[in-house]
Amino acid sequence: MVVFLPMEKSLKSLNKNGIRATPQRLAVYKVLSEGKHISAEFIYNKVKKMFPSISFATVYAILQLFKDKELILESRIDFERSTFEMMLAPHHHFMCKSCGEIIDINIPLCDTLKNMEVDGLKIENFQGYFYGVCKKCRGKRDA
Amino acid sequence: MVVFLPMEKSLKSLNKNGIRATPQRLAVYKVLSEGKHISAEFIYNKVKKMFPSISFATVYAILQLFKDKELILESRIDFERSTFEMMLAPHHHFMCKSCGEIIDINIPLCDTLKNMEVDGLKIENFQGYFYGVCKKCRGKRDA
DNA sequence: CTCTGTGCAAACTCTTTGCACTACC
DNA sequence: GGTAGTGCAAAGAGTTTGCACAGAG
Repeated sequence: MVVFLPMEKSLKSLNKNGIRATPQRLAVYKVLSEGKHISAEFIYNKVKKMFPSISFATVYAILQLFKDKELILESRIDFERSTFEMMLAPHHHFMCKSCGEIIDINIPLCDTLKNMEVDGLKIENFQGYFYGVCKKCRGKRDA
Repeated sequence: MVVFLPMEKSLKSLNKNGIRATPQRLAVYKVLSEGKHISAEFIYNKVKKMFPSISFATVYAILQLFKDKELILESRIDFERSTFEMMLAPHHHFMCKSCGEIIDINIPLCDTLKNMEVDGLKIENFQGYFYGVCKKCRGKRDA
């Protein structure tokens, strides 16, 4: 089945993490691995094209599973909805106040913040949320 | 009216920001100024004791107003709900994965992050969300 | 055959909106 | 009198849950 060939990597990755690879899980994994700051709704719509029967319940169940296995990271820089992305190199997020776009931001300074101990609190995880106006929107405003 | 005397400071603060001081607004302001990481529900319950007729709609309207006037800061370290607090010295938040408590955390390093420019993105605001297990819960776990 | 995963619908939480009533300038 | 603020109920979005069916080991 040609359509499943590109998923071989996904398959291995799921198996490695003790996750039974179902078609839906592979599809969700694929969508996640092809983008960043992915919302549940985006996943749902993408996967629906391959599996019209998929439901939000399943999408959320799979996201929960992936989170538990620490395969993905959930962020909430946009207060309205969560976004998900593969656990990769540590980085942080910038959201444009004007258009809402979320952009990766790399601040080496921030990398020192993980695994720190402050006031007796062991930091296990750190998410930096930066807000401002993106280049595109600044251009529009100036024009 | 004795009950309003302690609010004089609140009153001045609201007026200074061009906000008409209504009893409800003063009450919300007071609740906010007496705590940190306050949820809308907490405010609603507190204010209800003084003004049983207050509604969530009003609480949210007032919070929106205060946000617009940059009197308060909204955070979402707990994905489930927003918390609000007075705009004071810059600081960041730590949430205990175990009990959910939100604690202020002071990381001087973070202060340099505001008003930075990274990749052409002007940072106007920065919120650092730190996750881990608080002292109390670590104690329980070790016991 | 059993257990896990999926899909549907309904429920739930937090937040917002529409509209009428009230109160201040 | 007109505008701004409040309160109620209903709506709305995102997410979760309960339960029955399907499908894999």
